[in-house]
Amino acid sequence: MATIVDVAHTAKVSIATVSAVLNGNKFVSEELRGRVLKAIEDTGYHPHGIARSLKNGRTKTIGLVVTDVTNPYSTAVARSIEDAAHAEGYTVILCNSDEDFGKEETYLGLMRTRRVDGLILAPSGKPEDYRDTLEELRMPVVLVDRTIEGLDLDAIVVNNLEASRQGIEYLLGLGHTRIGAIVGPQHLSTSRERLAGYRQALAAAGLTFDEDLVCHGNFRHEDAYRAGLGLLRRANRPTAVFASNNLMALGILRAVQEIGLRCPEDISIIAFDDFDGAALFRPALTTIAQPTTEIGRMAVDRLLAQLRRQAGNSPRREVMSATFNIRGSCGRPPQAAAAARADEGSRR
Amino acid sequence: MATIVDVAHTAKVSIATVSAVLNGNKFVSEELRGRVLKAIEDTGYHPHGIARSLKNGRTKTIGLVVTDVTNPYSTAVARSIEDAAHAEGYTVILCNSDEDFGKEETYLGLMRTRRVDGLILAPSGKPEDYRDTLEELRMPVVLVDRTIEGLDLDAIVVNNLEASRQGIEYLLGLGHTRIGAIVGPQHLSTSRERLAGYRQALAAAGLTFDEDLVCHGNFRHEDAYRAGLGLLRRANRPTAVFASNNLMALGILRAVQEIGLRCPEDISIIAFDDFDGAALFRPALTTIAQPTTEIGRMAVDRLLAQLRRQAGNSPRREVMSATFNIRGSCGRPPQAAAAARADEGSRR
DNA sequence: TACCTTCAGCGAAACGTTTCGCTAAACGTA
DNA sequence: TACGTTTAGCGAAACGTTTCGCTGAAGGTA
Repeated sequence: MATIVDVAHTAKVSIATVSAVLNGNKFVSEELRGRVLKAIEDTGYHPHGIARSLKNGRTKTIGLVVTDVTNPYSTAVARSIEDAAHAEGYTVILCNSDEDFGKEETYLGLMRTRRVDGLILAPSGKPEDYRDTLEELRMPVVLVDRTIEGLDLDAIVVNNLEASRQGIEYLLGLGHTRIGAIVGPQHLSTSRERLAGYRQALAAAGLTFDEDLVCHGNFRHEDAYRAGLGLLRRANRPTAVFASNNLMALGILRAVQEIGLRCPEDISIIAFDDFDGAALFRPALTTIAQPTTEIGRMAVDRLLAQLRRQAGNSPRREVMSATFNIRGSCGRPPQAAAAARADEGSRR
Repeated sequence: MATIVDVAHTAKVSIATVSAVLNGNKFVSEELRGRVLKAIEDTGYHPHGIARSLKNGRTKTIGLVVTDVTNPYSTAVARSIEDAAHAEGYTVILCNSDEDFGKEETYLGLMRTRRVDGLILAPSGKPEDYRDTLEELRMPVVLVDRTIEGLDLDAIVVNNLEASRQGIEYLLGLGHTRIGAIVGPQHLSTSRERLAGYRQALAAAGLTFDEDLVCHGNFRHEDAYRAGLGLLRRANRPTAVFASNNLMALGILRAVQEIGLRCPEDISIIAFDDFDGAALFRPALTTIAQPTTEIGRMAVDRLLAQLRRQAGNSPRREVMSATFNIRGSCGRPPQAAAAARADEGSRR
């Protein structure tokens, strides 16, 4: 491989001059610039990013640790991050923690070794896991999707509590009083907030919170499927279910179909996180959609702000708004629907 | 940041000795090893991967260029590649070409600058685009999903022709004779092969190929949706549609729902590429599934083989087998179904 | 003419590693 | 004792850049 030395040699100039031409940060006469450009062409020289990084002390790389690239929410955010980063000249290294803090830690170590300039992280551990882990990395960090209690870091999240409260209120408005919830691990801010929204909505409606209606899972398809089976096979099953993320929604849906319930006639379903096929289910799934593109863009923005050590740079929590997509998967609860029909019949 | 020099200094040994301890490739006495380990602890030293890469001439990084991380097929493969690569000590840099060759080229250049050790690529350009592009990179390359005609490179693909032929044969067996196809850009091997499978199946059944039944799209949701609308609003519309990938399947499905056709009663649908929700559609989508995990693993295997310059290393095309998932989205064509019902009625 | 200023271009150090080849101590053998 | 052999540990070069500070020519001014 041709190096800058070869270029300098064939152009009969110094290495410093070639560097000046390459970086365009110093005045070089037209004549020499021409010779250098030609020499670059002739030698087939391509800059050595590694050597450059070593000298400059920055890699123009950002590390992205998500919990699962297979989850459409994660990919959508990752996609947006990659685009935004690339537009600013940064490359992205992508890793999956699989909701496993051990794995996450390994990857964080890797990021340090690779000397990424900054990190965008969807943390999967408990707050105490991060006591000094992140401090010790000594690099700009932006959290995404989830915050870590007690750590003052930039974080891009969504208004989980309000959004899920709104969803539950919608179900309550339809007449549901027994609403099941499939929620994620409670050490994650996201899971806690979504459950809190559920509780607030119930409380506001004067309903008592029934622990039995809440199933705890791991944000995965399989867990929610099993939880759903358990929940829906009960004698006194709920008339609606709130799924705390997209994968869990799929699990619940599978349980519904397997048991042979009709949606929304027998059971209403509402899910946090939208995804590409959600509108195409029969009935189309009612969802709470996160603004994934904006989340990704904002995460990169905040990270770059840290990298540039800009003013007004104290860590802050950026709360984006989720959108509520009412589609077809929620209806009135069976008794209420029957009553309404009877009512309508009597009026005729 | 502490460097190896600081470690050497506090351990009162030479830099070379610290390096020897770190890499474990030379004998170091227990005493010195102990002192070095302690010094590493005390100084909080973490190896500098960039400096290491510069010296070693390899980055332990592989570049992955896919067409769209948002496509579940791509993510599944990417996921598998990342896992396999990580298990071998490699890190993955992920980029999206968006089916845009210009963008792809930019990313390939970036990969060269970053000095990735090897490349896994889902090419989006025409064969002639790659005449010397890939040669010039002078690094191990493995193609994935698509091959490039005329270039002798490792490639991991699926038996597209046979798989789609099998799908079409299935539809023919159900009695369909007017089968629509939504296919991708014909400069891609994948698209061509899938269309060829369609044609072969028709030919074998003695049906003439009708160009009007084939819509050309861009492997994207939107294109297929519009194409689907056009196809299904015709007076003499097909009784079945073959979608050439998962995103196109979603597009077609949307068109079907919008027009208000029932599936499978009015229209049968079969799609290349499986995805997480496919079984949960109502009716569940019949699909041709690619072994994404194996594809990813194999891609990394072949790349590592090239990196190790192993024997038996001539480039080869690895053809994996797709699986046919018969679910509920295909039925008999409307007339045939009516005839069958009549037939059954007369026999009673 | 003599001196000062400007500035294009260059030489060399530095970034943090790995590794080659050397030194000198320790040991075995005659 | 004298010599050769082994080997733990070290010094220094090298990887390919960027950049600081220097040189010397050119131009301006008195």
